[in-house]
Amino acid sequence: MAGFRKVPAPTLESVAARAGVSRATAGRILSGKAGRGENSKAVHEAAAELGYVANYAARSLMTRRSDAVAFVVSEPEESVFLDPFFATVLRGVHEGVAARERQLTFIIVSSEHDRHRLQQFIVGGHLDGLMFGAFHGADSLPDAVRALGIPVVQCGRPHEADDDLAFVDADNVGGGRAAAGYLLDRRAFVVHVAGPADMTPAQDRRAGFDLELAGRGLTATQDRTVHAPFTVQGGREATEVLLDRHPQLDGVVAASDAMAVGAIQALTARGRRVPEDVGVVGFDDVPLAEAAQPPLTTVRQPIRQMGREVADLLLDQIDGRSGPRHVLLPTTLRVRGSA
Amino acid sequence: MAGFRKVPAPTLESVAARAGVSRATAGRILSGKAGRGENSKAVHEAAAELGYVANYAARSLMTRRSDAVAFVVSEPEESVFLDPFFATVLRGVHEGVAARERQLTFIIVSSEHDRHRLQQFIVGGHLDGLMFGAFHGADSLPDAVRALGIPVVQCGRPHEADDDLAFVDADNVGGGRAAAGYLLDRRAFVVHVAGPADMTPAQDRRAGFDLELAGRGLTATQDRTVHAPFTVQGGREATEVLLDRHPQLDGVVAASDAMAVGAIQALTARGRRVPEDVGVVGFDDVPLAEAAQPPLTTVRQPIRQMGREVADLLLDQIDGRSGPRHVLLPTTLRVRGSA
DNA sequence: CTGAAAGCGCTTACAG
DNA sequence: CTGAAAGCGCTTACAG
Repeated sequence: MAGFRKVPAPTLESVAARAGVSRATAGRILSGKAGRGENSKAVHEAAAELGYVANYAARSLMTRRSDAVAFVVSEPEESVFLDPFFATVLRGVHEGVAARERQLTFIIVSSEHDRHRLQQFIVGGHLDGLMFGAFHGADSLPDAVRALGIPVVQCGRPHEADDDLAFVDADNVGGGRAAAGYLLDRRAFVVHVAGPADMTPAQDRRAGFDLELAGRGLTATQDRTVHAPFTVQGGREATEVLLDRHPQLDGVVAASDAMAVGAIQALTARGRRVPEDVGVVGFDDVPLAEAAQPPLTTVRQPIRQMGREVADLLLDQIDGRSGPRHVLLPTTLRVRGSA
Repeated sequence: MAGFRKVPAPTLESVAARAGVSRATAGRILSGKAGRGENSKAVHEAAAELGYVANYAARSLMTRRSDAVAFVVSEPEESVFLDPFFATVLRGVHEGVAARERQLTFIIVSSEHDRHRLQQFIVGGHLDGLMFGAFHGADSLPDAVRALGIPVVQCGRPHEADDDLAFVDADNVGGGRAAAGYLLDRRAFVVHVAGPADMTPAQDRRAGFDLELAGRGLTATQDRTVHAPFTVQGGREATEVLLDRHPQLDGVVAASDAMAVGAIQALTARGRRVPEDVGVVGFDDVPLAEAAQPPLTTVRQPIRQMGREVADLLLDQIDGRSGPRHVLLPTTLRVRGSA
């Protein structure tokens, strides 16, 4: 093989020489800091002819900017890429970052070593800001990063209330209420298949469910809720528990679409028809919801837009624009066949 | 809000001062270019106490390295993140890149403007190498990038034979043969639901199918193949065409698992049972294959490992190690319930 | 092994 | 608006 060598890129020096001006002048004109000088045209032409692009390392050394931001996930590597929620968030994030001409880097932190490397990476000046997309438990990483003095936005409400930590989330409480309300208007005994108790979206959806029941005078309903992982299997097993506990149930609010599919499996296995005997409402409105049999009535959260907002919030901070620190996007009930 | 300011990072200068040596010496010791000097310990301690990390922009300016590589997809943005194939490739790529301490950047090129920006980005020195993950049609982008003098690896066989362009692929020809052979051993009339004619994996799988038929003395079998998109719908529609054309068919080699699911839908709709009346073999072995009803007999390609190999091949080029330029990973038949 | 010095390519006060 | 000059933080021949 021939071996490779980077083609030497043209420098500001060479552009200046070709245009017959100083390096400083060429630099100012190309960065738009010199309005309408005599030399403007000559410099632009020289740059175009040479295919000049500023060397980013040199620029970064002066400006202390990298023009790169990272999306960090601290889930175990396995799940991230195949999770349709993250996949869609990422789409929005990419869109928002690209629209403002920054570079998106992708980082997975799954070990102590990874955490350490990320810190090194930041101290080294690689990143202007970070977005975090983890939901499990309380994570100290966002705070640790903020202590380094760089902007951070969290995707999803953080565990501890912290007015300084910017975040974007869907209105999970409202969504939980809407789902519960829809079923309570139509069914006699409604239960909740909740997500993991240590994840804020699960907590908020459950809070919405509880709120709606309480609003209708239903109290002491804790035994109507069972927590489980956000998966088909989790939904199936939680529903089995609830069926044993409340054989009369005829409405299920599931905390995710996958869980709703599991709930339908469990119900069907016990001879209950959906939606004839039991109404089931999902949450998220991922592709699975439409593909399910029957198609899922579900609470839609605008996942892609959440990604965009995360990117925008971060970039606003980096650029020193003031704006909201917390964004809560509305959720909406989509009625299909399952309830 | 308080506004933010980057915490000034410690410099080599400050480490040197604290250790009582020159900047040059400190730099050499920290980069391992000075073996066992008197000062070694003092410098390491000073660096640890200060939390020193080399400023990457300054380093990059000298070394002409960015220590970052990019995975580039030129599909329209929509499909990439949700495609389980790319999701899994990306997992492997991330793993391989992280293992060698580089940074992975993710780039989507969906317009002329995006292409231009990518070129700028490269000329600006942001990237040490690129991986391409597009399959549709002949794409000039990898060549354009290589012309800039930086290493490139393609994920999947490129359209034009080009010994200089490194690539990683699964043995699609072998997989196509295996699928056809398996069915031909058991069935009387086997057809092929092929992928898009302009995509190399589809071409190679079909070539394997044709080869196997020819090897058994079956000629003039072009009318046993119909091309369609790599989707459930594509598989369904192609199968309908084949059923009209060859009502006697009793074996289907599908070019993807999604297509196999579509084939099963079409067959079932026409009253054929799978696998009793017709055997169906998929390709890829994505999660869908196991979840399908019946579970798919399919040709497995080691997708994640492909990602790893792509990363390794690229990093080997960047590091100047010589090695294979083309890697073909074996495919294996997984027998489940559909054939 | 060590230090003084040059230089990577850019941006930015400082004078004019 | 323009130019000469300093400086960002590092690496790396060059002498010793």
